[in-house]
Amino acid sequence: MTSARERILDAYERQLVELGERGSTLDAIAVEAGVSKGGLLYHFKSKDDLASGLIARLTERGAADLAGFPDTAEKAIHHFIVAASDVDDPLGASYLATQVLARAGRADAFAALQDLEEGWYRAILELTGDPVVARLMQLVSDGIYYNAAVVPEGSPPTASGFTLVPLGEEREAIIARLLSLLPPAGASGQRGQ
Amino acid sequence: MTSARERILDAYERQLVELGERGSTLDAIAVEAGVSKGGLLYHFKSKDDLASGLIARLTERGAADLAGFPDTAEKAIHHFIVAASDVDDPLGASYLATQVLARAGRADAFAALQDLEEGWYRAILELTGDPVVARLMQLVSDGIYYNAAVVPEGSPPTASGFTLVPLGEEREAIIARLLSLLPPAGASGQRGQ
DNA sequence: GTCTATATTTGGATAGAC
DNA sequence: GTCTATCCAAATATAGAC
Repeated sequence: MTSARERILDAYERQLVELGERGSTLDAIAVEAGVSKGGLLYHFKSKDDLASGLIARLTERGAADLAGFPDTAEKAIHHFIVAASDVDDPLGASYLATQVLARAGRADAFAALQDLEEGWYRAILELTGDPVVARLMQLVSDGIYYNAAVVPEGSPPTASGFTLVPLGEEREAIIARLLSLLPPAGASGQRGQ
Repeated sequence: MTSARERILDAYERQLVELGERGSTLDAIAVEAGVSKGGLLYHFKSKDDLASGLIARLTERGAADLAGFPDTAEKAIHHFIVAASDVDDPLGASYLATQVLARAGRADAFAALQDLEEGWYRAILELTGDPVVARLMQLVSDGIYYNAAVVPEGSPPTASGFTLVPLGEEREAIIARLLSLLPPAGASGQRGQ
């Protein structure tokens, strides 16, 4: 069994995304983590402290992701877009949960997100040499994250088949189109602008 | 002075975006709207009812936007991206506030957003004839909205000059690049894929 | 390190005067 | 149509036993 501390953070993370900041009560978190409220408050003195722990973990995970970032534009874009649409990996989970905290008004959550975004932006910029492409990449990935964050678990498409989160083949088509924006050295496309 | 009902909705909208769902208390809303808590609860029987009113207003404003949607791909994309980055217009404000409600777990808020997204997606698809471009457009605009929603008021760029929301010239460059993805009939670009 | 109380605070909602 | 006063529930936090 993983440490109680980690289990508490995991439970909080999950509840932030699924229930929002409002729904993530100390009681519910404690139950899901398999400890009592008192036990929880031994590891984190207050709810504020709990949030700080979550944000710190995002920062660690983000640094690890950036440290292992791909070294070509093609691979980077692929990694970037795929990672954005994979809510299951730990970094994605931390990212989404921190988004919720940021929107609830926590300044340090916002700062952590901004730092991460900047790191990714700079990494893509360095690889592509094109600030507009880098910004587009950032916005598309934010768009995917946003959709993932808003869509409730297992949400069905609308009656007419529309779905918010792009999956499978559509995702690959999007990546291909983004790659087509790259300068000549790129694998598959012409250029625009 | 506008009607108390509208003032209450405006105040609630603003507080949702700036303080989050948690921070938007009936007390604070009443104060900002210039009524008492009792007065507020005369217009909306419960907080739930207040949220419903907000969502209904988004749906009205969204329908109006779609009704006046541009009739060419170029104009549509421009309108779409510019509108997404203008948080001051009433539709944008309603959209952002409803996002907060959706993330707090309100199913009807999510449904209203999804309907709107679908309407926009279909409008762009019809004008461009390209589902990948339409999806990219949707994601970029979501990305912009997301950034606008997370960024606190008057937030400064990082020390190194990075800023989350693309403004001014950068926004125009992004629009131009997106337009370059359009098929031959488009104004300025070649195509990819 | 984890538990069971219990205290404190806050926010949503009601009742009834004006 | 708006206000004040009050009630009630929920959530955070504390105290202290085990």
